[in-house]
Amino acid sequence: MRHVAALAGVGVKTVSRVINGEPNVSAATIAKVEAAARTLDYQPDLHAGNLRRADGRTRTLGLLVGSVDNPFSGAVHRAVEDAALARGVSVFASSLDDDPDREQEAVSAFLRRRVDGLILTTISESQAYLAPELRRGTPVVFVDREPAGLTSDAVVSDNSDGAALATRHLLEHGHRRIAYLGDRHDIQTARERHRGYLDELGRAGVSTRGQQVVEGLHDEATSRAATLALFDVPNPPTAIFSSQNLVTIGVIRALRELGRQHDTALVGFDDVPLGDLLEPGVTVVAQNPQAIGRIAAERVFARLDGDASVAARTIVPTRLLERGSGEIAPRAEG
Amino acid sequence: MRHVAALAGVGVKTVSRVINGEPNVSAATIAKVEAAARTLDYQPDLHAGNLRRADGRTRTLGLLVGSVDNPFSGAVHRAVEDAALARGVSVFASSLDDDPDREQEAVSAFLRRRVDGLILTTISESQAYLAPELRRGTPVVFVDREPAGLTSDAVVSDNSDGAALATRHLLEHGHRRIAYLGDRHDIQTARERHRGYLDELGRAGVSTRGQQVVEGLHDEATSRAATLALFDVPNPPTAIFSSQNLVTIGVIRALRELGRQHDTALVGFDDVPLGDLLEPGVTVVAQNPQAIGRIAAERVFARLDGDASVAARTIVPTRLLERGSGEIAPRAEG
DNA sequence: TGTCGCCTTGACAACGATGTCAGGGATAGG
DNA sequence: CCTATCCCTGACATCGTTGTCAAGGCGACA
Repeated sequence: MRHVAALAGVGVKTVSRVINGEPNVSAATIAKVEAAARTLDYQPDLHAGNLRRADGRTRTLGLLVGSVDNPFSGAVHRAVEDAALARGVSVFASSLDDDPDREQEAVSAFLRRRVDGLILTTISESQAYLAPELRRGTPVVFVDREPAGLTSDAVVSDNSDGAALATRHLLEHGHRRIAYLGDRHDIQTARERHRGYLDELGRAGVSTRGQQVVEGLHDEATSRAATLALFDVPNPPTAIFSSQNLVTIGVIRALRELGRQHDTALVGFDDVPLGDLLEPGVTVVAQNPQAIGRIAAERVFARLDGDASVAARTIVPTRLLERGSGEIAPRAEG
Repeated sequence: MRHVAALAGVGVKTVSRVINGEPNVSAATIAKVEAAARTLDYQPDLHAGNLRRADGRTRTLGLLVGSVDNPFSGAVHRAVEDAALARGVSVFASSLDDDPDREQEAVSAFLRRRVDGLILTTISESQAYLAPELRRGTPVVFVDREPAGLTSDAVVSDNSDGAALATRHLLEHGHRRIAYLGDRHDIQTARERHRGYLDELGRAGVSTRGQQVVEGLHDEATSRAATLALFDVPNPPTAIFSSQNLVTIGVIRALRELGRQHDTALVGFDDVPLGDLLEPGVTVVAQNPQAIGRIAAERVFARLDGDASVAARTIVPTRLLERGSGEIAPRAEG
């Protein structure tokens, strides 16, 4: 800026005025400054300005997701970005791989960079460590998973309800041996989905005792192996409820290998790419990551604009997409 | 930091020393400062430090991709993030939707935030506008697409070669009417793939005149419509080469609708999620987005570490994945 | 015991910008 | 012609941090 001022033959403050479009600068001066700025390819330093600026906003947002190459996370990210773009806000994204240590580090990295707000998919047991930051006025919105040890806005799917919906769908198609394949138990949504599954069995008066329940699955490989193991017992399940997209994919692979994709029902939680093009099509309880991301970003901006209402939990509905795999009838018993 | 200093009863510079782990601070002082910092939940302001720090690094990277919710972009993003994490660098990501105006805006937003380096999937006709920034010493690495009007590092797939590989594969399976479905002609990789396709037909002595070539496809919907139209002529193609992942998905949908997925060969450029689980499996020329992202990030960091060698183009090999759709024989002619 | 040198510490300027404020020129009104 | 007002402009302090430098305290060594 000093250089631009020198080249234009004006003071730095005048350059600042022109750059920021402040009033009361003569047309001739504006022209001189703009010419100088163009000549020097000047880009103002937003961070330096921020140091002094009244509102102290960096026009920056921090987003924490499972992994930026997971389709669910990607959709959330894109929705957040679109909302941010309209306000000239840039987005930092970080992948957690559901590792609590990475969460702490990433949040800390964001705070040191003075992001205006945080949108988080948490994995740590408690987010109480964010309380001071929240008090300081940084909006924090949780997506996909609800916070623990802290009260703040959250935008989530109805996990237990969605899981119950999936389970009911299988029950209605006559299944009584419905295996549950789930993610790690330290993930809140996984627990919720597990609960929804158990509750629905209970409501239907179906014993939860005889059901095969496998938790702790986190990727395609472990899920595939677990599915293969399901069929190593005398009375294998006639239906499977898989509680996460990567788990669902592992199940599909295993069923193909066993040649059982047409005689074992499957409903997944969270949509699977091209799920409608597989044979059979994959019946899923689909979430709405676009809406989740958009609403979360809107919450953050509303808070920044002064909305001081109490923290709210927004539930984004899930939807059952019947595509074939969930409508397979139970095998006739031997 | 003033507050921490006051609470600890020391000077600000001493706090700075403790925070940055500089030597020559007594153990007692370190303890006092750390206690005060913990009490106040102090997070140093990285940007303020940067203003004064000698190296002027923000430990920040800007990444421009087609869209953060495209699987190819997501994989690149994740690889860049992993490389950055190891160096304490945070990543800004922006989606372009292949819109040149958004490119300019996003780059400008990154530069105003003083990113240490840029990793770009460009869409603008010329990137000459980056020359001053490059001279200023900001490393710029192009991924997926090569720069025009500017010389800088690039990490790309061999597009024409991959397209030729796909075309040759179809020729070897006996096809002579091979339709080309491609992306917008203003995208450099699309032009390259188109060229590879034509060149290979030429090498095989197959006339390019009678082939159906459709360009300007950019999403599933337009691709699906274009595919349906291919079959509205007397002698429809017996094989299709689709030059991009979304285009490939549109083709698959259309072929299903027509019931021709088992009698029309298909090879796609760029992998499709779950492509191996479809029936038939989707034969593709797969790129390696993980390697592209990783190598690009390594180039940026090497430049930041002082590597001043001439700009290099790194070509990441493509790989033909035979899964069924590309190995379908031509229909017997009437 | 005096001097030297090391360790520890803080005062101060500076990074690149903006908020505040005051000064100077032009214009209008008395 | 003088003065009040408005417009335009730049000097200066400041944001939160780090680089520089000098000073004070203490132990070691002659």
